[in-house]
Amino acid sequence: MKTFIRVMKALSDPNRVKMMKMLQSRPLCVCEIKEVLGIAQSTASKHLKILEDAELVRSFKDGVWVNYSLSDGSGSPYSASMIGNLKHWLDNESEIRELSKILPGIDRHDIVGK
Amino acid sequence: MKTFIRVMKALSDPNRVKMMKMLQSRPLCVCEIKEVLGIAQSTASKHLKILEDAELVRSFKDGVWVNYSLSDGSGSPYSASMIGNLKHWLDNESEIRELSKILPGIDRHDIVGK
DNA sequence: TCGTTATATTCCATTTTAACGATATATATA
DNA sequence: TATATATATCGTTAAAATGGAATATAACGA
Repeated sequence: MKTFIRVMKALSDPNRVKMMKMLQSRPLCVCEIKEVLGIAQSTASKHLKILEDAELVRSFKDGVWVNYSLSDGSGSPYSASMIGNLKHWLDNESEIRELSKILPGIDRHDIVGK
Repeated sequence: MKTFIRVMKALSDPNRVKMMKMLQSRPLCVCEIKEVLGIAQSTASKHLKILEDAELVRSFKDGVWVNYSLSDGSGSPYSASMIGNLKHWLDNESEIRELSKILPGIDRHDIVGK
């Protein structure tokens, strides 16, 4: 039950759902994500931790950067199912389309530090 | 997006998830639900409203009673999908098994009013 | 019509969540 | 070693969610 609730809670926030949709395009670092969503770095980091705890996302370090990507779903049937569903859900939402428009122009090397 | 978030939020609370599982057995009135879960009537009523707003549940009046049952899923693809998944999810959880044990012995006519 | 019962709504207290700035940690580079 | 950068964590604040008691509403029955 706790595992299920954790997944539902993780997907109960618009910013976190947007992160999931962004990660469908490609792995992203925290700074790219906070840039696209226009939120503070600490906020982005915390959201990603919540997604990771729910096994919806995984991370691996690459030097200074931490790359986040969608989990393969092996963590739990709930996360697996939601990751799969989200692949086709919400694509027609304006908020999501907006992300797809911005994301290609984002490069971690071009982000002006705080 | 709002529709999706509403469904996720609705399923982010253990008592609401338990309600969904209980309603898989049969339609129930508020008093039966509050009795099984051991919560206040106002609390049960409020939770059911949240599930109904998310189109996970529907209700119809029968005299003094209001019967709640699972929605047919026509409300949104998100609610439909979650209703379907929950049919087989969580059945092995002790908290859910407990409900299945109590539920058959519950009858709205036998509930001692507050 | 009056009383009883089931449910919804309101009010209040408590807890949880989300956001940001500031700080700590870790890694690359000069 | 010293500096700069990316990320995580901490502290704080405001908003939202949760729970129960009390009250309002609606329908049945005497």
